Amino acid sequence: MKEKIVLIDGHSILNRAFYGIPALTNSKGIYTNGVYGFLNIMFKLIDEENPQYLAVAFDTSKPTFRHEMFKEYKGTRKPTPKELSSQVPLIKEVLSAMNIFIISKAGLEADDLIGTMAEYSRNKGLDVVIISGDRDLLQLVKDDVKLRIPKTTRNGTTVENYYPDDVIEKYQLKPAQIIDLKSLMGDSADNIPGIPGVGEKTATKILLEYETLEKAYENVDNLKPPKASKSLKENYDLAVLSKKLATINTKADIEFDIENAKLGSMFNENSKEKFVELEFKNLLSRFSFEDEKEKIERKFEHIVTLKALDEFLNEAKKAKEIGTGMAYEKKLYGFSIAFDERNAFIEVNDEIKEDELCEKIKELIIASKSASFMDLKGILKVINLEKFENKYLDLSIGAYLINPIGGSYSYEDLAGIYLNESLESPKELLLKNSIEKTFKEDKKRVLTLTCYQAMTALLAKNIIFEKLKEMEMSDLYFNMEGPLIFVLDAMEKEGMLVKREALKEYGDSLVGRINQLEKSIYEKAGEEFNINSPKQLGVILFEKLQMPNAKKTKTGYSTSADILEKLAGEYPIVNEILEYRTLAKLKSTYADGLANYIGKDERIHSNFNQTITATGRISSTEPNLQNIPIKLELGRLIRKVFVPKDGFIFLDADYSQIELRVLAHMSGDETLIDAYRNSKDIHKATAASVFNIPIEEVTPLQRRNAKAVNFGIIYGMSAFGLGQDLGISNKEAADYIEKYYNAYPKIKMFLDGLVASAREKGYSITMFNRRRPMPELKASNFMQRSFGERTAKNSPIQGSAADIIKIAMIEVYEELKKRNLKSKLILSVHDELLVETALEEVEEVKKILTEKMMGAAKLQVPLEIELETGTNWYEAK
DNA sequence: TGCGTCACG
DNA sequence: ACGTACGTGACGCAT
Repeated sequence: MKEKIVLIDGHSILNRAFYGIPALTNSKGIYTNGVYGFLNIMFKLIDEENPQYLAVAFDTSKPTFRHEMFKEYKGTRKPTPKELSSQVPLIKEVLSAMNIFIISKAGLEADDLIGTMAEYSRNKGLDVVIISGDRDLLQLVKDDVKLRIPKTTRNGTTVENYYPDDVIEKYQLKPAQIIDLKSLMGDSADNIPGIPGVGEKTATKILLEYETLEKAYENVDNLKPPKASKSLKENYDLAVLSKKLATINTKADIEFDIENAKLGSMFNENSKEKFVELEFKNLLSRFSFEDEKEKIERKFEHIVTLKALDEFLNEAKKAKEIGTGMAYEKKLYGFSIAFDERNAFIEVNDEIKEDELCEKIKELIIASKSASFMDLKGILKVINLEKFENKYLDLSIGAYLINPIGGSYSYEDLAGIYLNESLESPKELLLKNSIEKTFKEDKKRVLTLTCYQAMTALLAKNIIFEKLKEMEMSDLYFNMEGPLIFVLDAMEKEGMLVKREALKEYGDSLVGRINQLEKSIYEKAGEEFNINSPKQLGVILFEKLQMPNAKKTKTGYSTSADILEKLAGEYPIVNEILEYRTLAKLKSTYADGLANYIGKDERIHSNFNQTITATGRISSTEPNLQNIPIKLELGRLIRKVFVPKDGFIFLDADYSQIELRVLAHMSGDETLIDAYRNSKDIHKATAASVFNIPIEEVTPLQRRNAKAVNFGIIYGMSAFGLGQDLGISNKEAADYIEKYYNAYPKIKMFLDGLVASAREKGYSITMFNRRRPMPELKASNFMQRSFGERTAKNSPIQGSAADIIKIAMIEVYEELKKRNLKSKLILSVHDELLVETALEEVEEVKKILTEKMMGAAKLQVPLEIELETGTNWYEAK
């Protein structure tokens, strides 16, 4: 069996990877997509080729011989974005850590290095495989030298393979003739000028007849077509130079000892560290965890009897700390508990009944000195812990605080990031089946899943909470997010009473009008089509009906409301479409959508997610109760079906302009602070300052514009965005903004300071130290960077407001509980709290809401709320 | 599964 | 010159 060497064209593969994979950064904002893609390609090919030797060649940053000679052609290359160039040293570091041989030499291009190494290796009797995206290298192909060109697409990597026959098949030419081909046709990417007027077709034809460039010149008068003949004659010097440039040097002066390229221990502590640092979770599985993992898994215990359970729990209670996992899906299948060296799955069965098990686990948790969870709120669904304790460590939330834009915080992600362990995900373990099915068919898989949770919870806890401490977010966890888990759990359990029949009637009431509109739209369009399909609708409006000002999206015409509204005056059909859209939305998302979530208790139990948003807000899903219509009357009517139970009433408390107040506080702007302290109409006051007129003279239009500006400030406004919103020109909008900043110079300073600070630190920060990493600020792409600047301004404001309402929620919840009131907090909508209030407790709860919400934070301006009561949610808002 | 659209703060 | 307000989730369509 012949030995084999793989030679990789470093820059070329990094380039392909970079452009083939969407932008990707680690949590520190370091760009990693090129490196990631490079490694994927490399691993794939190593797996396929199984070489004994491997070398990666890089161009030097200094200009090389060939480039130097043809500076003037360099203009045809796009400058390398710094997102890519920053990854060159990175990939070198990673390769070094993997003990992979890297070669580069001043004055030589990677081509020349590869050519020389290839020649050297085949002379030594090795098979050679070259990996590059550059077709220049085709000239090196021989029976024992294969060129492989990887292509990264969204469906993975495919590779084109070239032996001499393949080259002939594709180019009709032998590999060595590729040099002549390039000499004739040139290659702008490689700065080879070629012969003017000669392209691939002509060049191929010439070479098929005369074999080489030299022979072509011997017969230059006979060349066809005459145009090519003429051009060759006129450009002899260029041809010679081109050939020189196109020829890869296979005898370059390098010291290459093949033993240096011998593949060694790619997967070692050093490289593991690099992979962890770059957060290449998937690639970590390349490290030979298999043995280690099996060892761990063999130690997973499976408890099925009460006797074994009691023995185990007795030991667990002596432990310093425990980690927990749970298999729950509509019902409980079991818990896993990890401590010291033990990790057991306790199965719910005929002997170990659910209630009894929960009771015992609860005792254990209460008795423990430290208990960590992947998802404490989930555990609370089966185990009723009294209240938050500092020893309850929720790792998902901890990891979310460390990096709120990390996406997912499940055990396999955290084990990958914090433990360098590659664990199979639930999807993989359950083979995409339900827990119920897997539990029946292959119980071991459920055991493994749950024990992995417990293991990760136990082992990652110190790392995550040490890190939180370092980042000064311990208080945020222990005083805010931790206690909030119990508040959200309670809200989810309480749910919200919905009048099922009334909701159905509401939905039915829409149907008649929807059908009527549908019919009329078809009539006016002259055909039936799917109004819900933006694609079909676009064609009807902008092609068939020839409406003006068509704006395109990626997939077709834009038919969004703001576009249609501009056409509504002239085309009656557009108004009908807009109304149809409104009604269709109400029907599908709200009337029908919500009905699916009404439980047997006639209540809707939404999920409140604590680890989703980049800014610290809570999100609501299945269903989303934070986007129930209110702006339009017809939609708002839905709120009448949300009602308090018998003997109760809704109390709804709304922070008044909390974000602008936060801005006033954080910026310290006296004018704004003063306006709030004196309870001024803030938009009027803004208008007065901006237009430099007395407050009494502010017109409604001026107020409206000032209000939009105030919103804009919070969003990191651009002139364009404001203009769009107000329907005024870019210039007018820019003028408003300038006037605003002149009136409130401190706010401008403050916002600019936020951007500067975020750029320097790499993250933004709220009043309560909540972070948001901001890798976009370092992007070279204008769009991305501008987005970064806007979020740098918005996140501290939106995030601080979110912090404040979270505090208010905790305080309100705890006060209601402390006083043993029947009234319950059931919903929070960003700046609003809804309490289902017992009739006899109304005054008391009003007081609590007022006091706790206003007192949630001490700002330089008062925090004011608007409090309403109602026998349904419509009335209470 | 991604996109367009639209509901909310 | 870039193409634009910040943060979410659900639905229907088209691939």
